[in-house]
Amino acid sequence: MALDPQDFLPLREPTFFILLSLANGRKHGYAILKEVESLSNGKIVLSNGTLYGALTRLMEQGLIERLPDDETPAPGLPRKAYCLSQNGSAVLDAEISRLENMLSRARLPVAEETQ
Amino acid sequence: MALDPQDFLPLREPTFFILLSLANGRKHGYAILKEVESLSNGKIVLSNGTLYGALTRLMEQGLIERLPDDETPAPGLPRKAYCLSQNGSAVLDAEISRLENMLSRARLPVAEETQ
DNA sequence: AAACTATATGTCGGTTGGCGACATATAGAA
DNA sequence: TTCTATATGTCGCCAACCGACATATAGTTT
Repeated sequence: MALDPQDFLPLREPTFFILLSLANGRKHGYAILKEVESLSNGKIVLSNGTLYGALTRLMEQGLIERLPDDETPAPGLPRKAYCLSQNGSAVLDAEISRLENMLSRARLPVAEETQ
Repeated sequence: MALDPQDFLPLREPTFFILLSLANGRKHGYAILKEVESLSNGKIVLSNGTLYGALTRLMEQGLIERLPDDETPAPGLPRKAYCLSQNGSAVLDAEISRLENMLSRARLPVAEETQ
C-alpha cells in the first residue's frame, strides 16, 4: 500500500529544504532552521510558523519520524529530534528528479511555435 | 525603479511553465495549456482556474503583456495573445538560476552533522 | 438540421501551505 | 540581574492552485 511519492509533489521551497536538511541526519527543529539558513548563505530563513507547521504536517504524512530525544543539557525548551522516513527519502528523491526534468526542459532550444 | 526579479520567487510549478511556454513566443491561454501538457508528456495539466487566474495576475505584475489579437478565423471564443515582458523574462531566468542552485546544493555530498 | 467535438475564455468556492507576530521557556554569559 | 542564543509552539492572514461550473463557436458527423 506504499504511497506514491508523486502524490506529494511538487514540494514548496521550505518543505524541500527541511527534508533536504534531514537527509543529512537527525536534527531538531531549530537546528534545521539554522542549517537551511547557512546552506543558503542566509537567503532562506524559515519562519517559525512554516517550520513547526511543516514538521507537524510531515509527521502526519509519514515523511519524517520522531527519534528518542537527545538528552545532553542545552539551553532552551527540550529538543525534539526528527529524521527522514523511507517514504520521506523517496519523496525527496522524486522531487529532485522532477526539478532535474524541469530544468532540462527549460534549457531546451526554443521549439517551433505550435500555435 | 525596475522591480527585483527575486521578489517574485519562488514560482509555483504552474506559473513556471506558463512563463516558460511564453518564452517560446506569443501564445493564447488555451495554446499554453496544450503546450505545457505536451511538453510534460501529459503529466502537467493546468486547470482553468490556475491558467486564467495566473494570466490575470501576471498581467497585473507586469510579467506578461497583451499583444494585438490574431484574427485568423478559428473555433471557440476570440483568442487573447500574450508574450513575456522584459521583466517576465528576467524573472524566468532568475527562477531557473534558483533551481540550479537548489539542485547543486541537493547533490552535495552529505555534510557533517552540525548539531 | 441536429448533435457532437475540439477549441476557447472565464468565475467561484474551497484547500493548502507559507508568513509574520506573538507567546513561552531555559542555560549561560555579561 | 539582565541579556542573548537557543528552543518550541499558536494564530490569523494571504497567495496561489484546484475542480466544477458556465458560456460560446467553428467544423465535422449523423
